[in-house]
Amino acid sequence: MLRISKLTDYGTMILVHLAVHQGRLHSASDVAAGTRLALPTVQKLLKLLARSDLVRSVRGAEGGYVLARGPGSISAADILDVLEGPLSITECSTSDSRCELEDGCPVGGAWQKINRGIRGALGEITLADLAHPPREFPLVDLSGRTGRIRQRIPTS
Amino acid sequence: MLRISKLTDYGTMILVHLAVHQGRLHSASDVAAGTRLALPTVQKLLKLLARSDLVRSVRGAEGGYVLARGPGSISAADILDVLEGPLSITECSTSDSRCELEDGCPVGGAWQKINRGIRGALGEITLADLAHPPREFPLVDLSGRTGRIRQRIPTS
DNA sequence: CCATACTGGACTAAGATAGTCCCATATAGA
DNA sequence: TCTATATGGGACTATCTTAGTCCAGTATGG
Ligand code: FES
Ligand code: FES
Repeated sequence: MLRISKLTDYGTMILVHLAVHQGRLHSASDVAAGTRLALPTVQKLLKLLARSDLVRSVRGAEGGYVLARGPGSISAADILDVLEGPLSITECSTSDSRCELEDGCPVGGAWQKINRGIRGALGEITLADLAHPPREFPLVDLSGRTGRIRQRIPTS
Repeated sequence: MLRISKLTDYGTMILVHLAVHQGRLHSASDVAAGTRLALPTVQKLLKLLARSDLVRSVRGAEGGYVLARGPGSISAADILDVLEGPLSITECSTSDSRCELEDGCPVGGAWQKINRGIRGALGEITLADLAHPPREFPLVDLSGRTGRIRQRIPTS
């Protein structure tokens, strides 16, 4: 349940790799070697990531990829948006395929609130956290209303 | 991202229906009519639910389905467990197909913590809440450590 | 008995996912 | 200029999952 795809997991590994070895360009081959992922998969994911504003690319010989922003300003929600698309927790609540049952369905609204809560939570977890997981993740409000951090245990 | 399947959504609608009209048996046809879902789908889902400890069934003429427990003691996590299986947020962290990369992968642990946090959150939301969504869902701790409610705005 | 209703599972069509491969384009350096 | 090294864009396929339907079996009340 609530599964993220393998590709998203791989993509996150790649981002973590870029975060840990910052300051220089990395070719797809480098990243594949560093993460032990298959090269074609890494190429595909880096292309995807480069199209977003998370990763920048330089073409040509001696080219490669870098993080476009600091690991502290890339959230798990950002990553999921890029790699899984702007999907919602329920099929019903996507923009185009709105559920024909939605009127009579009391549940849709609740799922959407839960979804917003989870997204809010993921928005507070940064790539830096993922690269060096803190013992505690921040407290998060599922209401989607006040949606604020209550407490954060210092990283490291 | 983090999508639950249509069937899970439907199943939840069915459970809500049973929760709202408690105290008597409901045949699959009744539920289909009440929820406006297709009969075969409802039959399939009720069979599934009856195999769990969320719904009880009575066979034969005048038979049907009832909630096995009060709506207040059925959580969203319970529902997802039954309808989506005991899956994890990452493919890697399932019991059988453990990721061969896990050793070198710093991300796996973090996803699993996030997963536990989300599950904890869903464990605090009951079927009663879904049937009559409160304006605010409870505060939840994503750490998976202390995993406790901090504050709960009264339902209704 | 028989109509009603659950039980178990088979089955299919459609869609999503994972993974590979190819060709075009850009650039640094010999 | 030529060439090796990169990324960019996308096609393509095999496999798995999902959604939905259907049927033969079993229990039970009247
Ligand atoms: S089934 Fe579509 S909103 Fe619930
Ligand atoms: S890729 Fe399997 S644990 Fe991260």
